[in-house]
Amino acid sequence: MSPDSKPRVRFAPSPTGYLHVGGARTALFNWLFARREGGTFILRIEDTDVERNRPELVEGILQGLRWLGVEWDEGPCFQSQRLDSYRAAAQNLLKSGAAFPCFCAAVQYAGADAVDASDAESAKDARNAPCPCRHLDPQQREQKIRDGSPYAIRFAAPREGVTHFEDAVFGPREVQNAEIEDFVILRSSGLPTYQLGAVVDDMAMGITHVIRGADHLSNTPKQVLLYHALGSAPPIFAHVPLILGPDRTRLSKRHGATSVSLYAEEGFLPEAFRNFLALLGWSPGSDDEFLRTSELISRFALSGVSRTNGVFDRAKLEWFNSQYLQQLPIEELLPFVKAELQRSGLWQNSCDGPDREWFARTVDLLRPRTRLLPDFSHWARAFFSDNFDYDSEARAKFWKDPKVPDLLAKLAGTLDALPSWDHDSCDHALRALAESAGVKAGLLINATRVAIVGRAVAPPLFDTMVVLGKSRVIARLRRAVPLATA
RNA sequence: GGCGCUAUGGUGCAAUGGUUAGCACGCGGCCCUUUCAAGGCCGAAAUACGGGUUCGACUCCCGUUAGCGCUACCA
Repeated sequence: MSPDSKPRVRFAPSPTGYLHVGGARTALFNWLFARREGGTFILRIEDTDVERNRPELVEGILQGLRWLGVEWDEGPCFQSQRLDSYRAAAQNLLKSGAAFPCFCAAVQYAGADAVDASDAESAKDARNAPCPCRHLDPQQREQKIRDGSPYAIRFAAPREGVTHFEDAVFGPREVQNAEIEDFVILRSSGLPTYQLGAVVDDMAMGITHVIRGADHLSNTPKQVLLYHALGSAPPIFAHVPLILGPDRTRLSKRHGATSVSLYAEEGFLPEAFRNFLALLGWSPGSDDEFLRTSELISRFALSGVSRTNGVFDRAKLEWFNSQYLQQLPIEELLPFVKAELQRSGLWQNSCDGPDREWFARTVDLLRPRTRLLPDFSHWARAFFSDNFDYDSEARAKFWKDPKVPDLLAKLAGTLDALPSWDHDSCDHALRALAESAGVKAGLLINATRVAIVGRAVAPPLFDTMVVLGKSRVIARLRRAVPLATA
C-alpha cells in the first residue's frame, strides 16, 4: 500500500442467519479501522452456498448493521451476481496448471464427530489422501470432460516449502505447504467456494486489510496461495479473537441471545452496545472504558486487538447501557425514549412541543434508575400515563398501616390548598401533616409514592410530585384512598 | 487423530525484563437516603503447571495441561 492510499476494508457476512454478536463485532472493528484511517468500508454478501442461503435474511443483517450504526460506504454487493468472475479465475488457474479438475464424487461433510467416532485409522487415511485426479494424464482428463462427467476444480497446493503472511494481530505466520490440501475452489455446480470467492472479490475490490474472525486464521495460507497464483500480492490480515459463551465454547444460539436485533429489541442503546463490543477483544491500551464512538474511532488500532478469545458478559453490557442512559447529554437520549414510548403507546405529541421541557426534566429524573429503554414504559409508566396499576408488593408493604387512607385523603386536601407547587412546598406540607398526625414522615412518604406512581420504585418523592403536577398528584391521591382502604 | 492459536481474579482488559500485579463488571460490606437506583469508600478475588535463560520473568525459551480454531464441493 502506498503511503497516500487509504485502506479499504470489508465485512462479508453470509446470509445463513441473523447478524450475530460475533459478526457485529467484526463489522465494528472494520468500521472503526476504516473511520480511523480515513478509509473505505465495504459490505459484501457472501451468498454462494445455495443450500444454506436465505435471501430473506439479508435485510435483517442490513438492519442490524444500521441499528449498530455501522454504515458501509460501498455495497452491499452480492457474490451471487459475480459468478462469472469466479469461474474466469478458476479457468485461469486451470490453464496455468495451478488447479486441476476433480471428478471425484462430492462428499458431504458428516460433521467432525462423525469422523472422529468412526474408525480412527480409516478416517485419518481418508482425510489425508490427496485427490487422485491431480495426477490424471491430460488425455484422461479431456476424455472425462468430453463425457460430461461433472467435476469440481481443486487448487494444486504445493507439496513443499512454506507459505507466509503478515497478520496485524497474530504477527508473521508461516505454514508448511505440506499441511495444505488440494482444496476445492469451484464446486461442480459452478459456484465458488469461500476461499475463491473471498480472494477474487478482495482483489477486485482493492481490499487492503482483511479483518475477520480468527476462525479463518488456519485457512489463510490457502488464500495467500490463491493470491500468488492469481498474480496479486496478498493484503494485510488481521484476525480477531472469537467471542465465547459463558461456558467458553463458541457463542451460539444455545447461549441465548446472540442476535444483534434482539439487543435492539430489548432496549439497549446502540452506542452502549458498540462501546461494549469494541472492548471485547480490543483495548485502547489504558484503563479507560466509557468511550464514546468518536473516541473509539480516534483510538482504534489493530495493534490493540487481543489474541485471546473472550466471553460475552451480559452483565457488563447492561452496565454500559446504564452508563449511557445516565451520562448521555439529555438531548441525545430523548429521541430513544420517545421511540420507546411510541412503541409502548405512551407517547404524547405534546412532548415534542409545549411539554418538551417537561419531558426532558422527567427523563432526566428517571434515568439514573433505568438500565434498559423499556424501563421508561414499565416501572416509570405512571410518569407518562394516568393508566397504571398498583404493584401488589408495594401496596402490601407501604399501605399496610390502617392510618394510610385517612392520611392520603388529608394530604390531598393540604396539597390542594398550597399556593405554590414546588419541591419545598410539597416537602413542608407533607412533613407538617405527618407530624400533626403523629406518624413518621417516612410512612407518609412511602405511602404517597405508591399512591401517585403505583410502585415502590421511583425518584425522590417531591421531585416526582413536581414533575407530575399538582392536579395529577391530588387526583391520584384521591383515587388511591379507597384502594388503600380495601 | 493431524496442524495451528491462546493462557493475568468468576468475566472483560492493563502492566519498556524491575510496581505492594492496576482498572472495570459482578460479588460482599459501609456511607448517602424516603423507596429503588445512581454516586462515594472499603473488601474478597489472578499471573494454568513444570523446567530453563537472567542479578531479576506476568513478560523471553522449552515441555505439560487445558480451551479454542482449522482439518467440507460451509463460510
